[in-house]
Amino acid sequence: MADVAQVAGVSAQTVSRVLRDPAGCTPETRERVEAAIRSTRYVQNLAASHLASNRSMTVAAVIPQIAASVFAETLQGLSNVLLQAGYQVIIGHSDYSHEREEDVVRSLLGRRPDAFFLVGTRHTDAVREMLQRAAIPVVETWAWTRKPIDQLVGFSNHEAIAAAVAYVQRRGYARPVFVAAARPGDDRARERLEGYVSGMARHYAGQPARTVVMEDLPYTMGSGRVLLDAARTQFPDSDVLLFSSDLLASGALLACQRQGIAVPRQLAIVGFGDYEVGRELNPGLTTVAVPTVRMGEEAARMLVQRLRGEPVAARRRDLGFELIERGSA
Amino acid sequence: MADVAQVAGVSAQTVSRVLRDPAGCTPETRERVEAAIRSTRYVQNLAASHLASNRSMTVAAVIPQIAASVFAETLQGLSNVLLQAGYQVIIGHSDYSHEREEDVVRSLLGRRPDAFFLVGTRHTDAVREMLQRAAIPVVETWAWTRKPIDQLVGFSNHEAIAAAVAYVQRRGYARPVFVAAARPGDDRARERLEGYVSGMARHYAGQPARTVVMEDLPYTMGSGRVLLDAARTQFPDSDVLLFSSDLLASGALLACQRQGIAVPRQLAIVGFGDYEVGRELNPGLTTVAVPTVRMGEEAARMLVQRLRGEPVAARRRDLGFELIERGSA
DNA sequence: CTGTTAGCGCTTTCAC
DNA sequence: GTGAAAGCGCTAACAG
Repeated sequence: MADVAQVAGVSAQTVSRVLRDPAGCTPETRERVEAAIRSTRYVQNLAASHLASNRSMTVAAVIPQIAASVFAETLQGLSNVLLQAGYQVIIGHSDYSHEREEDVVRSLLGRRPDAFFLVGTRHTDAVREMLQRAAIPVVETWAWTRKPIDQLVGFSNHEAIAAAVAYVQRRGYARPVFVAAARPGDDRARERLEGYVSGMARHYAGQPARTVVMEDLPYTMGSGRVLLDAARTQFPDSDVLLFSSDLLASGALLACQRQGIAVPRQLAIVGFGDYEVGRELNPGLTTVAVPTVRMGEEAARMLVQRLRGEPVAARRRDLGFELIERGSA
Repeated sequence: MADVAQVAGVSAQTVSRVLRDPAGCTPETRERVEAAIRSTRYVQNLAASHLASNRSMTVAAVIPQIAASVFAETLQGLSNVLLQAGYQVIIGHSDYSHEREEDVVRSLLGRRPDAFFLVGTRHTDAVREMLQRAAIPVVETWAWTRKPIDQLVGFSNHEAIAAAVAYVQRRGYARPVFVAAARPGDDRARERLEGYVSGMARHYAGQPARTVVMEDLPYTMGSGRVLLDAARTQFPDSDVLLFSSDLLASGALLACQRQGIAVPRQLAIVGFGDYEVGRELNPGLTTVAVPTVRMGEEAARMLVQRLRGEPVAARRRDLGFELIERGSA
C-alpha cells in the first residue's frame, strides 16, 4: 500500500480511503490512486485490513457434508447473496457429527468471521456458548425450534413428514412404513422419524409405527436399494414406503423397476427433498419439497441486515414445505 | 493471548509457542498454558497470526459451481487431506466464466492463501500472471495440458471421449452423435467435443462429425430430455448418443423410457463422469469414469508437499479415466 | 526452555 | 479532503 501511495503521490492513508470509501476523496485523487493500483498490480492484504478494522468481511458456514447436493445448493444461495454484500463465505463440514461440529466451529471462530451460519438447531453446549461469546449474528437453518441461538430460517422436518403421512392416509394407503438412513448425528433425519411417529398417531390411530432405520448407510441411491430389501423383508404387507430422502427413494424406485415390483400399484413410494432425479423417474416421485436454495438466500439476507445494523423484522422465519404429488404414490 | 499468559504465569510468547510447537516447551509449562486456554476460553486470532507469520494456513480453491456434485466431490477430497495438514480451504466459484474467475482469483488472493487450486487449465492471462506473481504453489485439475501454471493433476477429456468413440465403433454402432450442454466458458465440455471430433476421424474415417451442442442449457437431467429430442430430430438415423455428462445422459435415458424408445436396442446411450444415478438406472449407463475425489486428494498432497518444502516427484500427474461398460451401450 | 523487542500491513483517530 | 501517529493481536529473531 505504501508503494501504491508513492506511485500516486499520496499517503498510504489515502489509498486505504479510496479502497473502502471512494466517495470520501476527490475524483482526481481517486483516479490517480486507482491507476497506481493497476500499474503496481496491488492486491490489498485482507488479513491486515481485518486486524486493523476488526471486521473480517467473512461469514463462516458449517454444513454436514460438502458433497451433499442439498447443502451445496443452500450454500450457493448463501454465497450468492453474501458476495453481493462484499462478504466471503468460509466453509466447514461436520460429517454429521456434533463433536466434529464443535471442533469446526472453534477452528472457524479463529478466523473471526463477522457472522455464522449453521445447519440444524441441535448443537453441543460448547458450540452454543462459543457462538454466544463471539457476539456475532448467528443463523440456524434446515430445521425449526422455539429457541434458536440467535436467528433461524428453516422449516419443520417433523411437520413435513407428518404431512406426507396425512397424504398417504388420504390416498387410502393402509400400512405406511418409514424408511431411513440416519447417521447418529443427523438430527434432521431424526426429526423426520419423530414426525412419522406422531403422524401415525394422528392419522392411523391404533396402528403401530413401522420403521426401518439404518445408521451406518451412506446417503446414496445404492442405500435406497438396500433399504428397500430390508423393508420388504421386515414388512412384506406394507403398501407404501416413506423415505427420509429422495436419494434413497429414487434408488428404491429403480430397484423396484428391476425386480418387477409395480410402483405405485404394488408398492407406493414417497421421497423427501424434491431432488431433480425424482422429477425424471418413471413414475415421477411423490415427495416433499423444501426451500433448499431460499434458506441460504434468506439466511444471508438476515445476516447482512444485522451486520448493517438494520432492524430485523423477525428472528425466526418458517419457509415451509410443499407436498408434490407425482406418480409414485 | 496476553490474558492467557497472565493466567498461566508465563509470557505471551510462551502461549504462542504452546500453540504452534508444543514440543518446544516443558510438559508442565504446556499443561499450565493449556489449562489457561481452556479456563479463559481463548480462541486464537488467526488473522493476527497470519499477519505476523506471513502464513495464512489457507488454500484457495476456485471451482465452476459449488452445487455441481462432481466438483463438490473433488473439493471434499481436497479439503479432507488439507485439513489433516492444518490448512483451511477457502472457496470461490466462477460460474463457468473466465471473467468471473479472474475476479474471484483476485479477491481470494487478497486473503493471501498459501497455495491455489484451480479447475481447468485455460485461464485469462491476468489470472496466470496474478498467480505467478503470488509465487505460491498452484495446482490445476480436471484437464490436461503441456504447460501448467505450476502443477497439474488431471486427465485428458479429449482422450476420454475419444475412447468412448472407439468403444462404440468396436461394438458396431454406425452413426454416433455427440450431445452436450456447454456453457461458453466450460472448457472441459469443449475439450470433450474436440475429443469426439478427432475420435470420429480416427475410428469412423470418412464420416462427418455429428454434434448437438447447446450453450444455454443448465447442467441437469431435464436438459438431457431437451437434448434427446433435439438429437432425434436432427439425426433421426443415429444409433448411439454420446453425452458430455452422465446427468444429461440419465435424463435422456429416462425420457427414452417414457417415450418407449428401447435402450440400447433402438438407441444406445453413453454418458460421462460415472455419476451414481447412472449405476442405478435400468439399463445401467455405459460411461467414462473420471477420478473425481482422487484429483482433489492428489492435488492436496502435491500442495502440502510443496508447502513443506519437500521435493515433488512430478509436476504433472495423469490420473486417467476408465470406460465402464453397462447396459445402455 | 523462556522472555524481550520489533514489527507484519493495514485502519482508526485526530489534526490540519 | 488529506496526512501523521498509534495500534490491531500475533510471531520471528534473538538474548539469556
